[in-house]
Amino acid sequence: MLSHLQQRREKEKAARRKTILQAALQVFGSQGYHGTRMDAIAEIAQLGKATLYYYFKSKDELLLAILEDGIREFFLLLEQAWQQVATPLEKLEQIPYVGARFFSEHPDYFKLYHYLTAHPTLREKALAQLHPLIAEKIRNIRDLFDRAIANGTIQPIPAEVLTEIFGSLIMGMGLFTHPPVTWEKLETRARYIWQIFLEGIKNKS
Amino acid sequence: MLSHLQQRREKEKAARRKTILQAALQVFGSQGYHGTRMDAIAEIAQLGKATLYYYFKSKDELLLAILEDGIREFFLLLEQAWQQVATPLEKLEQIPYVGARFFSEHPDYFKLYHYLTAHPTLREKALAQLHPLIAEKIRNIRDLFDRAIANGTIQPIPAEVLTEIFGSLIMGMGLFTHPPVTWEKLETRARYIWQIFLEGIKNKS
Amino acid sequence: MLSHLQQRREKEKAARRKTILQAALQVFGSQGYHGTRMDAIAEIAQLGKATLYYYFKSKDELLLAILEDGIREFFLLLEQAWQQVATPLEKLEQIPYVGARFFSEHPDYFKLYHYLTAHPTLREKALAQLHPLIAEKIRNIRDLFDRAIANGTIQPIPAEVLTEIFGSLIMGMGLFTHPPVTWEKLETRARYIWQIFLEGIKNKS
Amino acid sequence: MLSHLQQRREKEKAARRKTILQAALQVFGSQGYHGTRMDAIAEIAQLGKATLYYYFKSKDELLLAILEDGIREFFLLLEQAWQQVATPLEKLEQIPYVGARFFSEHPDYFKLYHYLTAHPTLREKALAQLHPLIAEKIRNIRDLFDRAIANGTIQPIPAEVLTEIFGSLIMGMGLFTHPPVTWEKLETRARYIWQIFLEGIKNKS
DNA sequence: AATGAATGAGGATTCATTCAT
DNA sequence: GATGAATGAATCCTCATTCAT
Repeated sequence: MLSHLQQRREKEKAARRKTILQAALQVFGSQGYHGTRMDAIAEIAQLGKATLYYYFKSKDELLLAILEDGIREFFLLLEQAWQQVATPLEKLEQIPYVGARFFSEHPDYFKLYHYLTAHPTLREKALAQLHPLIAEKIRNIRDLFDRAIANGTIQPIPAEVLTEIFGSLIMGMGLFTHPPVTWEKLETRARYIWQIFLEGIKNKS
Repeated sequence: MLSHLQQRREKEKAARRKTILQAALQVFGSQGYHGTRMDAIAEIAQLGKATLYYYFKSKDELLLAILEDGIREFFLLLEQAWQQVATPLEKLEQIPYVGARFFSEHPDYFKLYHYLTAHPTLREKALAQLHPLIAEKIRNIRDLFDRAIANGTIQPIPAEVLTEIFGSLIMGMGLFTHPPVTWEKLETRARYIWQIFLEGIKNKS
Repeated sequence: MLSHLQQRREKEKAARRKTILQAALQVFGSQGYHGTRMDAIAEIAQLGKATLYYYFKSKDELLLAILEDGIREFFLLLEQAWQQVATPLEKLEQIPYVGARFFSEHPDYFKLYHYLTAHPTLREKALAQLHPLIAEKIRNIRDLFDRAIANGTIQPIPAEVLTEIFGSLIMGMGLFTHPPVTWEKLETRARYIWQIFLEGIKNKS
Repeated sequence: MLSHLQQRREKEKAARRKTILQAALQVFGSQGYHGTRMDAIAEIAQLGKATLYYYFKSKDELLLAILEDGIREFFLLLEQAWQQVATPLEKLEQIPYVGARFFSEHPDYFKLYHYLTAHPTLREKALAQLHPLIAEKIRNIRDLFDRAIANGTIQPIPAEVLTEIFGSLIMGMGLFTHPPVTWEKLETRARYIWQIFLEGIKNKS
């Protein structure tokens, strides 16, 4: 059992950790990973630079922690949305909307994700650590496609391919949306994505 | 009029330039922009480091030159494909195929492009220089959508949106294709992309 | 007069101090002074890092305390050995043996001593603090040489020089002994040192 | 065959290398390895800090290069001295004198050597690189003892032990000489060392 | 035209030490 | 008396870029 002191400490530590993560996301997002200096993060977090290292082993680790948090939050939102609906297609439909919402709230996460994609060394590291987290979620989505194929609502296109194509539509919101990026624009985009994609894959027979 | 000597010199210079670009693409592709040191490029090109600066003003310029080359080649391939077909939809159909072919031949170009997207500072510079090159092409594609809408073959979805969505499907080939990336896989992907997208947007009335 | 409680506390405090000194010696010995982090000492001592600072003002002080302890112990052993014998030469003879024994038991002390010798900044500090402790002992040894010269048993070589030369023979056990360093080897070394040194300085007339 | 340009460059490079080594030795000697900042060396050498890294891979490498140079020079002096004399004992006799001369000219080398002795991590690295250089020389010296034993001029004490003891007498000049260290004092010390050591080991039968 | 050599500007990381509890 | 948390100061090393030849 933890003493009151210990409890308070844990809470404060978690809060401080969050502070750092937010400051870091802000700078990473606007300056890119390599353009970000630890000094800048420390300053925004109003902490000593060494404190960052007390909470995170390195700049890399900090980035990874941010990404992990983001991924967790995205899928948490998705799970919540999924609880309101039942069929595979309805669940798939949630994805672009949750994506739009997440992106409008945390545009930096997308940038960071793409940054990784293009930075092989970081990417290796990140994938090794984040993959376990992502892999299962992706598998779940692929299963939704499989079930929709099985119950005849969509055409028998390999679920793997559908997942990849759908994924690029979602992530594309972060890459190919002409600025300024507003919630309205994103919501419209989500609607069109689903409309086109659904029409494109559904079974007409 | 140039003398023979001058002609030879020009040719050699162009060849050397190409050598450097190839070496740079190789390293940029495997290490990312920031992971690439000019030393590494010079070594692969078998040239002195200072020589790189004789041909390119800076590391940025080198990257930009590579991207510009890639973009030119991509749209050259596209123009050639377009000469074989007539209708807007047929022309749009070429895009995923040309994309697949280009990506299978130069996978690194996509990564570099994404790198840019995620790196704010570079992005500014790149857009300023590459945008004139790309903007017109993008406009051409948007026009194809507009014409297809006008002649009633596809639904009246804003061409802007269609272009962005189509773009993310094409670029997604480079991002969300499960390795190993083979030509077969890419061709299949292109076919599915077009099948789904076309079915999703075409006018059924 | 101290109460029982106070007595116990003092004892515990002394024990804790000893724990820290031992942990520190262990790390200093294997990693060198600069290779040693206070964290490492705290971990081995199973104490919080800040606790070290409750007992010792600084890393330097800790090192100095260790050295002081070592020096005290060495000369304590030497005094004990000296109580068994009477003449100056017999007393000098004890030195290599006590040295061998001390080194076989605490090999790290020698290394630390040399470390100091070679590190100008620390050296200043250490000499200022340790010199009073050592100087008298060294003087005693030099006096032994003087007395041996006076009573005609050894040649009239300046005692200062003899002390320095003898000193390097003793300290050399810690520096120039081919590993593995065993007690047997050290004892043999001590015997040879004395044999050669004595034969080299004794008066033959 | 090298062009004039290449020859000049090589010469200049060697000179610059020497400049750096001298500057480094000066600072290492007065501040100790850990007390030395690369900045300080660069400043004394009147070169940019990065230039040091153009010539030496790291601070460690620089230290090692210095030690290697010192060792080479010491043994070069010794070889020269050995060419003037013939018997093993005469050759051994040269060692303290060469040592005294070397130490009076380059007192810092000794300090650095002792520094290493006490810094396990550096030491490992240094020994791995320097040992090949030293080992043969030490073996030569041990052989001199063996030959002197074989021809009956000194007592049959194991050459290994003699080498170690003699070594500590030599290195002790650098450690246990009361400042100020003058050439006179060192020469006297060398004479006494040889006198005592020779008298202590020579065969009287 | 080509390049070996030189470097300034910069940035991540470490660690002894302090302080509030 | 004990310590978890916080940090300032320090320093090695990297790398794009320049310049003399």
